[in-house]
Amino acid sequence: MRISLTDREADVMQTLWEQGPSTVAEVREQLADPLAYTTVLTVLRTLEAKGYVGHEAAGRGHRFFASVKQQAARKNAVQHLTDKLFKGSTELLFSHLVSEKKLDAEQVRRMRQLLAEHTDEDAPK
Amino acid sequence: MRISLTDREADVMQTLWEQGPSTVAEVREQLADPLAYTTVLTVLRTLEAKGYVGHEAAGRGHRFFASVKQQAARKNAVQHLTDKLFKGSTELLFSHLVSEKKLDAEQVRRMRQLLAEHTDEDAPK
DNA sequence: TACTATCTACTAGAAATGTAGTAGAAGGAG
DNA sequence: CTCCTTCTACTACATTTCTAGTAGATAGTA
Repeated sequence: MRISLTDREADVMQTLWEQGPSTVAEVREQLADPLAYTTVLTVLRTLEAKGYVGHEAAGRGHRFFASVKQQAARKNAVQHLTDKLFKGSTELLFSHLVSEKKLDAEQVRRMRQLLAEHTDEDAPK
Repeated sequence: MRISLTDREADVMQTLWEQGPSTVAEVREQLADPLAYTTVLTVLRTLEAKGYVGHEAAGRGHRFFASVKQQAARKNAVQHLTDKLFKGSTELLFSHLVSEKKLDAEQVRRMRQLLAEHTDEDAPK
Protein backbone atom coordinates (compact mmCIF):
# COMPACT_ATOMS: atom_id res chain seq x y z
CA MET A 1 0.00 0.00 0.00
CA ARG A 2 1.25 3.38 -0.98
CA ILE A 3 1.16 5.97 1.77
CA SER A 4 1.41 9.65 1.11
CA LEU A 5 0.90 12.13 3.93
CA THR A 6 0.64 15.88 3.78
CA ASP A 7 2.38 17.87 6.47
CA ARG A 8 -0.67 18.24 8.63
CA GLU A 9 -1.68 14.66 8.14
CA ALA A 10 1.74 13.59 9.31
CA ASP A 11 1.29 15.61 12.50
CA VAL A 12 -1.97 13.86 13.22
CA MET A 13 -0.67 10.40 12.39
CA GLN A 14 2.23 11.04 14.71
CA THR A 15 -0.06 11.57 17.66
CA LEU A 16 -2.03 8.43 16.83
CA TRP A 17 1.14 6.38 16.62
CA GLU A 18 2.51 7.80 19.83
CA GLN A 19 -0.62 8.01 21.93
CA GLY A 20 -2.58 5.14 20.48
CA PRO A 21 -6.33 5.35 19.74
CA SER A 22 -7.52 8.85 20.57
CA THR A 23 -10.54 11.08 20.48
CA VAL A 24 -10.53 14.26 18.41
CA ALA A 25 -9.98 16.31 21.54
CA GLU A 26 -7.00 14.20 22.55
CA VAL A 27 -5.38 14.49 19.17
CA ARG A 28 -6.02 18.20 19.22
CA GLU A 29 -4.27 18.64 22.54
CA GLN A 30 -1.19 16.84 21.27
CA LEU A 31 -0.75 19.01 18.22
CA ALA A 32 1.81 21.77 18.40
CA ASP A 33 -0.31 24.24 16.39
CA PRO A 34 -3.58 25.53 17.80
CA LEU A 35 -6.23 24.22 15.42
CA ALA A 36 -10.00 24.33 15.64
CA TYR A 37 -11.69 21.19 16.85
CA THR A 38 -13.45 20.77 13.51
CA THR A 39 -10.18 21.19 11.65
CA VAL A 40 -8.66 18.23 13.45
CA LEU A 41 -11.79 16.22 12.78
CA THR A 42 -11.59 17.09 9.09
CA VAL A 43 -7.99 15.92 8.88
CA LEU A 44 -8.92 12.69 10.62
CA ARG A 45 -11.76 12.18 8.14
CA THR A 46 -9.40 12.75 5.25
CA LEU A 47 -7.00 10.22 6.68
CA GLU A 48 -9.83 7.78 7.10
CA ALA A 49 -10.93 8.33 3.51
CA LYS A 50 -7.38 7.55 2.43
CA GLY A 51 -7.51 4.39 4.48
CA TYR A 52 -4.78 5.31 6.93
CA VAL A 53 -7.04 5.69 9.92
CA GLY A 54 -10.11 3.95 11.30
CA HIS A 55 -12.50 4.72 14.11
CA GLU A 56 -14.83 3.03 16.55
CA ALA A 57 -17.63 4.37 18.70
CA ALA A 58 -16.54 5.47 22.16
CA GLY A 59 -19.32 6.83 24.34
CA ARG A 60 -20.77 9.97 22.86
CA GLY A 61 -18.04 10.27 20.24
CA HIS A 62 -15.43 8.38 18.29
CA ARG A 63 -12.02 7.03 18.94
CA PHE A 64 -9.63 7.15 16.00
CA PHE A 65 -6.70 4.86 15.46
CA ALA A 66 -3.93 4.49 12.91
CA SER A 67 -4.52 1.60 10.56
CA VAL A 68 -1.15 1.82 8.84
CA LYS A 69 2.14 1.31 10.58
CA GLN A 70 4.51 4.14 11.25
CA GLN A 71 7.28 2.12 9.71
CA ALA A 72 5.32 1.77 6.48
CA ALA A 73 4.72 5.51 6.33
CA ARG A 74 8.38 6.19 6.99
CA LYS A 75 9.42 3.77 4.31
CA ASN A 76 7.18 5.43 1.76
CA ALA A 77 8.34 8.91 2.66
CA VAL A 78 12.01 8.00 2.56
CA GLN A 79 11.53 6.28 -0.76
CA HIS A 80 9.78 9.31 -2.13
CA LEU A 81 12.50 11.66 -0.97
CA THR A 82 15.18 9.37 -2.32
CA ASP A 83 13.49 9.23 -5.70
CA LYS A 84 12.86 12.94 -5.95
CA LEU A 85 16.10 14.41 -4.69
CA PHE A 86 18.69 11.66 -4.50
CA LYS A 87 18.26 10.02 -7.89
CA GLY A 88 16.80 6.99 -6.20
CA SER A 89 20.04 6.23 -4.43
CA THR A 90 19.87 5.37 -0.76
CA GLU A 91 23.62 5.56 -0.60
CA LEU A 92 23.56 9.10 -1.85
CA LEU A 93 21.09 9.98 0.87
CA PHE A 94 23.22 8.24 3.42
CA SER A 95 26.30 10.03 2.25
CA HIS A 96 24.44 13.32 2.49
CA LEU A 97 23.44 12.56 6.06
CA VAL A 98 26.95 11.73 7.09
CA SER A 99 28.64 14.68 5.48
CA GLU A 100 26.02 17.35 5.90
CA LYS A 101 24.91 16.74 9.43
CA LYS A 102 27.38 17.70 12.04
CA LEU A 103 27.58 14.50 13.97
CA ASP A 104 29.49 14.33 17.18
CA ALA A 105 31.76 11.41 17.98
CA GLU A 106 29.11 9.71 20.05
CA GLN A 107 26.56 9.80 17.24
CA VAL A 108 29.05 8.43 14.78
CA ARG A 109 29.87 5.69 17.23
CA ARG A 110 26.24 4.68 17.52
CA MET A 111 25.81 4.70 13.78
CA ARG A 112 28.84 2.52 13.33
CA GLN A 113 27.37 0.23 15.91
CA LEU A 114 24.11 -0.02 13.96
CA LEU A 115 25.95 -0.76 10.77
CA ALA A 116 28.10 -3.34 12.48
CA GLU A 117 25.04 -5.16 13.74
CA HIS A 118 23.55 -5.13 10.31
CA THR A 119 26.71 -6.42 8.74
CA ASP A 120 26.83 -9.32 11.14
CA GLU A 121 23.29 -10.29 10.25
CA ASP A 122 23.90 -10.17 6.54
CA ALA A 123 27.36 -11.63 6.45
CA PRO A 124 27.79 -13.66 9.59
CA LYS A 125 31.07 -15.21 8.65
CA MET B 1 16.98 30.36 2.80
CA ARG B 2 14.20 27.88 3.15
CA ILE B 3 13.62 25.70 0.13
CA SER B 4 10.46 23.75 -0.40
CA LEU B 5 9.86 21.95 -3.66
CA THR B 6 6.74 20.22 -4.89
CA ASP B 7 7.16 16.93 -6.70
CA ARG B 8 7.04 18.43 -10.13
CA GLU B 9 9.30 21.29 -9.15
CA ALA B 10 11.84 18.79 -7.89
CA ASP B 11 11.81 17.06 -11.27
CA VAL B 12 12.53 20.32 -13.02
CA MET B 13 15.23 21.40 -10.58
CA GLN B 14 16.87 18.05 -11.04
CA THR B 15 17.30 18.63 -14.76
CA LEU B 16 18.70 22.10 -14.16
CA TRP B 17 21.20 20.77 -11.64
CA GLU B 18 22.23 17.92 -13.88
CA GLN B 19 22.18 19.60 -17.25
CA GLY B 20 23.05 23.12 -16.25
CA PRO B 21 21.33 26.19 -17.75
CA SER B 22 18.65 24.99 -20.15
CA THR B 23 15.87 26.22 -22.41
CA VAL B 24 12.29 25.17 -21.79
CA ALA B 25 12.52 22.65 -24.59
CA GLU B 26 15.66 21.12 -23.13
CA VAL B 27 14.13 20.76 -19.70
CA ARG B 28 11.05 19.26 -21.25
CA GLU B 29 13.04 16.61 -23.07
CA GLN B 30 14.74 15.56 -19.86
CA LEU B 31 11.55 15.02 -17.92
CA ALA B 32 10.28 11.49 -17.57
CA ASP B 33 6.63 12.47 -17.92
CA PRO B 34 5.33 13.92 -21.19
CA LEU B 35 4.24 17.44 -20.31
CA ALA B 36 3.07 20.27 -22.52
CA TYR B 37 5.66 22.88 -23.36
CA THR B 38 3.63 25.52 -21.54
CA THR B 39 3.35 23.33 -18.49
CA VAL B 40 7.10 23.16 -18.15
CA LEU B 41 7.33 26.90 -18.65
CA THR B 42 4.76 27.45 -15.93
CA VAL B 43 6.70 25.32 -13.48
CA LEU B 44 9.87 27.22 -14.31
CA ARG B 45 8.07 30.51 -13.72
CA THR B 46 6.81 29.28 -10.38
CA LEU B 47 10.32 28.28 -9.41
CA GLU B 48 11.57 31.66 -10.50
CA ALA B 49 8.88 33.38 -8.42
CA LYS B 50 10.03 31.35 -5.45
CA GLY B 51 13.58 32.49 -6.14
CA TYR B 52 15.01 29.06 -6.86
CA VAL B 53 15.60 29.69 -10.55
CA GLY B 54 16.74 32.56 -12.71
CA HIS B 55 16.87 33.14 -16.43
CA GLU B 56 18.75 35.09 -19.05
CA ALA B 57 17.94 35.89 -22.66
CA ALA B 58 19.26 33.34 -25.14
CA GLY B 59 18.49 34.09 -28.78
CA ARG B 60 14.75 34.01 -29.39
CA GLY B 61 14.01 32.56 -25.97
CA HIS B 62 15.28 32.17 -22.45
CA ARG B 63 17.77 30.01 -20.69
CA PHE B 64 16.86 29.02 -17.16
CA PHE B 65 19.31 28.10 -14.44
CA ALA B 66 19.11 26.93 -10.84
CA SER B 67 19.95 29.68 -8.40
CA VAL B 68 19.92 27.45 -5.33
CA LYS B 69 22.29 24.59 -4.77
CA GLN B 70 21.16 21.02 -4.94
CA GLN B 71 22.81 20.42 -1.62
CA ALA B 72 20.74 23.17 -0.01
CA ALA B 73 17.53 21.70 -1.39
CA ARG B 74 18.51 18.27 -0.19
CA LYS B 75 19.31 19.57 3.23
CA ASN B 76 15.93 21.26 3.51
CA ALA B 77 14.05 18.23 2.32
CA VAL B 78 15.87 15.85 4.65
CA GLN B 79 15.29 18.20 7.56
CA HIS B 80 11.62 18.41 6.73
CA LEU B 81 11.26 14.66 6.51
CA THR B 82 13.18 14.20 9.73
CA ASP B 83 10.95 16.68 11.52
CA LYS B 84 7.70 15.28 10.21
CA LEU B 85 8.23 11.55 10.48
CA PHE B 86 11.32 10.94 12.59
CA LYS B 87 10.66 13.22 15.53
CA GLY B 88 13.49 15.44 14.40
CA SER B 89 16.05 12.73 14.98
CA THR B 90 18.63 12.15 12.28
CA GLU B 91 19.74 9.06 14.09
CA LEU B 92 16.26 7.63 13.91
CA LEU B 93 16.25 8.22 10.18
CA PHE B 94 19.64 6.66 9.87
CA SER B 95 18.58 3.67 11.88
CA HIS B 96 15.54 3.32 9.65
CA LEU B 97 17.71 3.36 6.55
CA VAL B 98 20.04 0.72 7.88
CA SER B 99 17.39 -1.67 9.11
CA GLU B 100 14.70 -1.16 6.51
CA LYS B 101 16.72 -1.09 3.34
CA LYS B 102 18.14 -4.39 2.32
CA LEU B 103 21.75 -3.47 1.93
CA ASP B 104 24.19 -5.90 0.49
CA ALA B 105 27.62 -6.38 2.03
CA GLU B 106 29.23 -4.06 -0.46
CA GLN B 107 26.88 -1.21 0.33
CA VAL B 108 27.41 -1.66 4.03
CA ARG B 109 31.13 -1.64 3.43
CA ARG B 110 30.93 1.67 1.59
CA MET B 111 28.78 3.19 4.29
CA ARG B 112 31.20 2.11 6.95
CA GLN B 113 33.93 3.64 4.88
CA LEU B 114 32.07 6.95 4.76
CA LEU B 115 31.52 6.93 8.47
CA ALA B 116 35.12 6.05 9.10
CA GLU B 117 36.28 9.04 7.07
CA HIS B 118 33.95 11.25 8.96
CA THR B 119 35.12 9.93 12.28
CA ASP B 120 38.72 10.60 11.35
CA GLU B 121 37.95 14.18 10.48
CA ASP B 122 36.06 14.79 13.66
CA ALA B 123 38.21 12.85 16.06
CA PRO B 124 41.60 12.45 14.44
CA LYS B 125 43.31 10.96 17.44
C1' DT C 1 -37.57 18.77 31.92
C1' DA C 2 -34.82 22.71 30.20
C1' DC C 3 -29.91 24.24 29.68
C1' DT C 4 -25.42 23.70 28.33
C1' DA C 5 -21.41 21.45 26.76
C1' DT C 6 -19.65 18.16 23.46
C1' DC C 7 -19.59 15.83 19.12
C1' DT C 8 -20.39 14.65 14.36
C1' DA C 9 -21.87 15.69 9.61
C1' DC C 10 -21.99 18.81 6.12
C1' DT C 11 -20.52 22.85 3.88
C1' DA C 12 -17.22 26.49 2.56
C1' DG C 13 -13.56 28.96 0.86
C1' DA C 14 -8.71 30.47 0.35
C1' DA C 15 -4.22 28.93 -1.26
C1' DA C 16 -1.23 25.74 -3.53
C1' DT C 17 -0.43 22.35 -7.10
C1' DG C 18 -0.58 20.48 -11.66
C1' DT C 19 -1.59 20.85 -16.32
C1' DA C 20 -2.50 23.17 -20.41
C1' DG C 21 -4.74 26.48 -23.94
C1' DT C 22 -4.78 30.99 -26.47
C1' DA C 23 -2.89 35.18 -28.22
C1' DG C 24 0.62 37.37 -29.98
C1' DA C 25 5.68 38.42 -30.92
C1' DA C 26 9.62 37.14 -33.56
C1' DG C 27 12.60 34.90 -36.58
C1' DG C 28 13.71 31.75 -40.46
C1' DA C 29 12.07 29.72 -45.18
C1' DG C 30 10.57 30.36 -49.52
C1' DC D 1 7.07 40.08 -48.00
C1' DT D 2 4.19 36.16 -46.39
C1' DC D 3 3.87 31.83 -43.98
C1' DC D 4 5.15 28.64 -40.56
C1' DT D 5 7.46 27.49 -36.44
C1' DT D 6 9.01 28.65 -31.87
C1' DC D 7 8.62 30.92 -27.78
C1' DT D 8 6.71 33.88 -23.99
C1' DA D 9 2.92 36.01 -21.38
C1' DC D 10 -1.45 35.58 -19.68
C1' DT D 11 -5.36 33.06 -18.46
C1' DA D 12 -7.93 28.95 -16.98
C1' DC D 13 -9.44 25.25 -14.38
C1' DA D 14 -9.57 20.87 -11.82
C1' DT D 15 -7.71 18.88 -7.60
C1' DT D 16 -5.63 18.89 -3.20
C1' DT D 17 -4.50 20.95 1.09
C1' DC D 18 -5.65 23.63 5.05
C1' DT D 19 -8.63 25.68 7.99
C1' DA D 20 -12.94 26.48 10.02
C1' DG D 21 -18.07 27.58 10.52
C1' DT D 22 -22.99 26.04 11.05
C1' DA D 23 -26.60 22.90 12.13
C1' DG D 24 -28.21 19.45 14.63
C1' DA D 25 -27.81 15.29 17.81
C1' DT D 26 -26.84 13.75 22.50
C1' DA D 27 -25.95 13.50 27.10
C1' DG D 28 -24.99 15.19 31.63
C1' DT D 29 -26.76 18.82 35.04
C1' DA D 30 -29.58 21.75 37.67
